[in-house]
Amino acid sequence: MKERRSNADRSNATRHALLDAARELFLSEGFTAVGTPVLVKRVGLTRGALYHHFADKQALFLAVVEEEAARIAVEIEDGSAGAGSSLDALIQGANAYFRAMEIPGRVRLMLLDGPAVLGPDEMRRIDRETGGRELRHGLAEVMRRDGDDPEVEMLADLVSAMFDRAVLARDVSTGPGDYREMVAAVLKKLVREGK
Amino acid sequence: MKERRSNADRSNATRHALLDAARELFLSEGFTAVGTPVLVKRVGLTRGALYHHFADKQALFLAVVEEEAARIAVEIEDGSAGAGSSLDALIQGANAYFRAMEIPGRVRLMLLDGPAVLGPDEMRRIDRETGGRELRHGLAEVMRRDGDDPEVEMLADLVSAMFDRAVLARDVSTGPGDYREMVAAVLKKLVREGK
DNA sequence: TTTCATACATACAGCCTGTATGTTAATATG
DNA sequence: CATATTAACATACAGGCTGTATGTATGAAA
Repeated sequence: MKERRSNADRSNATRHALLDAARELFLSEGFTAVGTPVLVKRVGLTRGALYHHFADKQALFLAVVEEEAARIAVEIEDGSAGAGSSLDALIQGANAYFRAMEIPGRVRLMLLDGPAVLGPDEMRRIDRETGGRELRHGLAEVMRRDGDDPEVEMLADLVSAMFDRAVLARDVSTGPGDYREMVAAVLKKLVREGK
Repeated sequence: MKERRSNADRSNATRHALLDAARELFLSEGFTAVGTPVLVKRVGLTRGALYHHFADKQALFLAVVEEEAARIAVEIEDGSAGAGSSLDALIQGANAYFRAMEIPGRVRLMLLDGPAVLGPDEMRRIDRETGGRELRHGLAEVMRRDGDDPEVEMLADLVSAMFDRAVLARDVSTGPGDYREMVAAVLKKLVREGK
């Protein structure tokens, strides 16, 4: 019997199928290592379908990274929700971020391939709209400053860089001990006073 | 008339010619964008020569990155030499690093392509042997701690992450104002007390 | 019902990487 | 000094991948 589906349904279905397969492969093998032939074969489609839905391989990758960033942001939000003080919310959010980045392949996807393939300004844009927002607001609250204060924004950026480096260091585990305590200590020192 | 050179001389000459061309191209176009055919054509050789001297494209890239890291380390050393206090040396070293990263293409080479292509552990190794050493020692001196203290090492790593993010932010200039002052302020806060 | 657009498949052209093989000149050996 | 061997490169080959152009069938629209 033949399936009879609307065009919109078909599009959405294959789009998501492609995205799911792409996510899985990019996570497990990295951007350059996964070729479009194997990608589409996994879904049972052809490269024609892929290039009909996405401009090129990079556009597909961008969609995957954006989706992953959104997931991570949700995990941070969930992890920091219901904290006592605003400083606690910050620390718990940081820990949630560390946990989120334990998902295999996420470090490479978000911190290595992403910046190299999409460029730092695109990654910054994505971060600002997802996980970075949490950090910025949390920091602003602790410091009793406005969230749009450029100084707060810069500080949030620098702090997020430390988070990422800590995550990276643990991922390869070739450095010294536990970065999380050190990050927490640094964080406390930084927000101790308003300026 | 025929040139008559020793094998060792020939090897060294072509090796450096390849490295120079690779450096120039990787700096101006990035790792993936430069193909080996155009690379060798620029030197007047063939791909055979390249693959005789380097295992693969990645090995050539590694050599370029290591060389560049060494250059940057020298520039930092020169920039921080002859500083008054040890804190001044730290600040001047940071400024020297910022200046060093103004060379076009260096940001992409060292902070984007490098980590993505060589991996974070390899980049960490290179950094430890070059620029990172300066920072670690400078930090240890300011804090009156031992340079091999793992806590100092971790802190140096985190601080270097902030430097890199600041450099990246300025490179794309899509963020808020001047990160250098913010980095300096953060640095002063961090080293204020021993622990 | 006919016309048009959408969703996909097929086929093609170009490029790149890594390897295998050939050639010439330098070096080692007897 | 003659010869054997190795090093330095060039040439040629075998995949593999990306992006585009073209073809086809099905849903939507007129």
